[in-house]
Amino acid sequence: MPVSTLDRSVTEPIIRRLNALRTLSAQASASLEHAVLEGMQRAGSGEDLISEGDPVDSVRIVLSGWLCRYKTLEDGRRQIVNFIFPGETCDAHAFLLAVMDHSIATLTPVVYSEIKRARFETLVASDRSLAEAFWCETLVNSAIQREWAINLGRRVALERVAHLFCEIFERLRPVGMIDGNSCIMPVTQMDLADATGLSVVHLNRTVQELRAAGLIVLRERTLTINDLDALKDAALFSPSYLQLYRRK
Amino acid sequence: MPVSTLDRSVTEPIIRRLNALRTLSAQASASLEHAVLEGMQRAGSGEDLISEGDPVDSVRIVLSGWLCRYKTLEDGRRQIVNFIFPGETCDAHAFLLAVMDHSIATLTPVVYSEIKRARFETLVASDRSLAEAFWCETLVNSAIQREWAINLGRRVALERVAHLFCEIFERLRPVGMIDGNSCIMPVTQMDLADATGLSVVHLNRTVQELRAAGLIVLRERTLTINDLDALKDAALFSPSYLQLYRRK
DNA sequence: CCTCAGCCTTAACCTATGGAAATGCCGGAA
DNA sequence: TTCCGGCATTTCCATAGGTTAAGGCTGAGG
Repeated sequence: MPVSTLDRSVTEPIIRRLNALRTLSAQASASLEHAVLEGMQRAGSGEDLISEGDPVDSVRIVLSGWLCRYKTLEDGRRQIVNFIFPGETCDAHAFLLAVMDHSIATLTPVVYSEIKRARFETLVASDRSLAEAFWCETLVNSAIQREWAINLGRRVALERVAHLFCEIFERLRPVGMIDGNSCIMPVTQMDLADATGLSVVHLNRTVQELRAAGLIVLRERTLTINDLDALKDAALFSPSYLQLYRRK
Repeated sequence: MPVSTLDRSVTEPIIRRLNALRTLSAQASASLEHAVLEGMQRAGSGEDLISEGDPVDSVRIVLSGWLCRYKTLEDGRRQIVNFIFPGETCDAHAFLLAVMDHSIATLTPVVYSEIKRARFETLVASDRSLAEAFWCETLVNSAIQREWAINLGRRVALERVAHLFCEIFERLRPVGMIDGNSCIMPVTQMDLADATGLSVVHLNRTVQELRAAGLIVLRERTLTINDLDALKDAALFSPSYLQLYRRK
């Protein structure tokens, strides 16, 4: 089956994402595309793709939709520890460890590709820049995780929520998912609360405050950032941890 | 220069640590030891080994002493995002990204080995289990980072501090740095506060509370855990994220 | 059309945690 | 010995954020 134009557009996010980390040869892109198209899957909103404690034996690459990594405490408290956007990889290399230390859930309907471990290892063994790009993905994820630590530990609610909005915006940009100064925000305030370590009530209060300050508009599942620079200032946001600009 | 008995004891933590992640052949251990002994360095307490924004071109392996990864906000707020213990690696693979997204500082005098990128890449290219062990190190670090997110976002002060103590204890165990139910705790309460996202005052209050509950003794830079199971319960601590037990 | 569930919003109240400042302890330097 | 700086501790007060509960909106299903 030849890779059609339609297929191209399906795999565009992952190609764009990895290319932002390492320049991929046409050859590498083609074999990646091929592997991705083989394993296409769909999931509805609110499903767990994989749960804490599960063994891992494949890699999932997100083509459309939003997901989150989360952990829970025995009594039900939940913390979203990261989001996963189109073009990102759910668990690259996670098979090197025994079992998942966290769960991954869909926040919207999702299209993804599941690539078995052996297939994935063959794929990355065939091209060094591809292998490095996937590793960079993993490393950038670590860096994001660290930024979340300071977000949760040291920023106050307003800064924290503003920071999350800035980060989402800047992570969606390179995969072409923003539209002017707007992007979709398909998650509930409960999800945002769990991502920022706040209660829903206080998350709501904080969103009101950002609205009142004229920094954002958030309605009908769309986030509009009126003044990105002002929001970044309010958030003490500095995007270098996202590694949007590649090392020469 | 032959590897003497003394050298053996110096490199023991890193060998033990990596062996806990992947079984290393005698050959692999030997070449690792060799590389480590070539690059021995010392640093005093309170020094930055590398700072946010610095380019990375080597790997540092800690042989003795404690370090931390931290990030700061413009106004000086600081968050320790992880500790680094003997046997752990400061920045394995960090050279794949452009620059450091965080800083690494010593909390005590430290002995470490600095291995240049090219040397490191040759080393890991020579043995698959060695390469995998270093990658696992990085992945376990990510997992710890995620646990810290839920710690900071969803645990209350008492649970948070108890959790940190449990984690430190369980991370020191595999490298042989605990003594019965005690381990050294060479950091200030300010450091513990910055690691748990609390103010120093409240960190102190919380430590008092743990003492009053008879769970711990903390004095003269030594932590004694009277009842580890009780402390784990109080912390909602479950060690699986540390990947202490290897996949078959 | 009505009902119901999910989500957002607001209000009232309360407490966990932060902030500032003073005290005390201890070990090292002079 | 004395002084000093770093650290732990305590007290007092302020407040950010949690909890509980209720009301309203909207869209899907019957």
